[in-house]
Amino acid sequence: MFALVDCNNFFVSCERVFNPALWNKPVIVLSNNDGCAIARSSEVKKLGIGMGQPIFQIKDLVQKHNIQVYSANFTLYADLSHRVMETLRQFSPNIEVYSIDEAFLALSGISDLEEYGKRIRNTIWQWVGIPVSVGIAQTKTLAKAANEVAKKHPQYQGSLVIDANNRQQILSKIDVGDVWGVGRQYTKFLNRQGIYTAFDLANCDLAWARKNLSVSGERMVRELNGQSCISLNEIFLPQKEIACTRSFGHLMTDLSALKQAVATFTHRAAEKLRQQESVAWQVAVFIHTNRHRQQDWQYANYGISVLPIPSSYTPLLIKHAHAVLQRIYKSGYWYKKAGVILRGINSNQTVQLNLLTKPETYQDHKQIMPTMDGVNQKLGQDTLWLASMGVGERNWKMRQNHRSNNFTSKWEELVVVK
DNA sequence: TCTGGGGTCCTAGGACCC
DNA sequence: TCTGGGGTCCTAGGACCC
Repeated sequence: MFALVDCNNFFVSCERVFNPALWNKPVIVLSNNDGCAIARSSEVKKLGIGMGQPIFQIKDLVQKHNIQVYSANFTLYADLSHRVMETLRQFSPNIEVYSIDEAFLALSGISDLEEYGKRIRNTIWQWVGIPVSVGIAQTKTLAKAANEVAKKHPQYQGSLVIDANNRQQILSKIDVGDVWGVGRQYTKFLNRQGIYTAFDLANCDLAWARKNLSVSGERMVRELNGQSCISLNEIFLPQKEIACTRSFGHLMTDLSALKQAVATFTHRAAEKLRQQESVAWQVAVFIHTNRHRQQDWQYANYGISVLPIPSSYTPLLIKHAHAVLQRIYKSGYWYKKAGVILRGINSNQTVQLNLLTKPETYQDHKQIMPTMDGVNQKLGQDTLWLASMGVGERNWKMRQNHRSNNFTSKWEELVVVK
């Protein structure tokens, strides 16, 4: 048996934990650069504001309904996510943290699953202050489906178990597009074939699903019928790709400013790389202009640089990133966004050395970076940084005009009770 | 004025090997 | 008329997820 626990409007709920005045009020959390709505309270959803909707398009609604708007505060959200996950471990030793706001739990030997789901929900609410929905079923896909229904229909009070008795009835209520693994394109295709609900999909021919929706399609059909094909992934798997990409607060045209941004993104990505004890072979860089500004000349490009030996040494990675940038940069354009992606990631325990590179060089790298990471971890992000990231005003920095306090990570920003 | 960021998996096709 | 058979690795593009 699997349970899927999913936090409701997670980012909004996080803001509410430290600002209870926001309960029952319409609240929106914005994407980086204060661009789009990426989390909406139920009050906001009712107003018809969509996921990812640009905020400038809904200015009037925001004013009219006095919607509270926040910049994304990922430090806070990550911290609360951790609290939720730790609490969930009380309910099963086998847990897969699926995303910042979701986890799968393997359940066995529970006699009353209905009651167990409610208990999970109540405990998270009481201990962390975040409302969650719980779906329980024989497979992950069904647990997802149960969660979906539990969240949408108040009569289930946030928790639902799918079993052989109610499977058909529940699946018939779910749009096929809401099934885990069915996205925009597949929905269009399936609708054309006369398949509209999760139950329709469950009744598809396996070979047909395999042919038209690839192996993931066949798995979906099997899972919807109660045959578990996707197992619980409990162990930590290092990422195969690490990216840091940002839109700029202001359009930029200068190569030197872009170089600072790219150095900064490389630095962030390299920190993550070292954190998972990996090294990377390739540094990819892209830049592009603002596609929404049709009156501007448009340009976009990307390039890759391959390292002689895989590394996690920031200065070396920056050197390669800059070389790529130099190659793809064209003057005279207004750039809106840039990004750095590290690829070809391997464990730092099994580095393939290069015949032509002295091993000592590599040793140096091994010592400097952990020292820097250690200092930054202890004394705050960017206590130590590289000069190539820029020392003066960083005018490319993203906008973040409505951020809440770092209630859980900065002494100066703790909640004031009185 | 203004439109996010970060991932994974699968498949087809090309290059190459013997 | 008629040109083999069996593999691997890599990449790009498309689908999906949150």
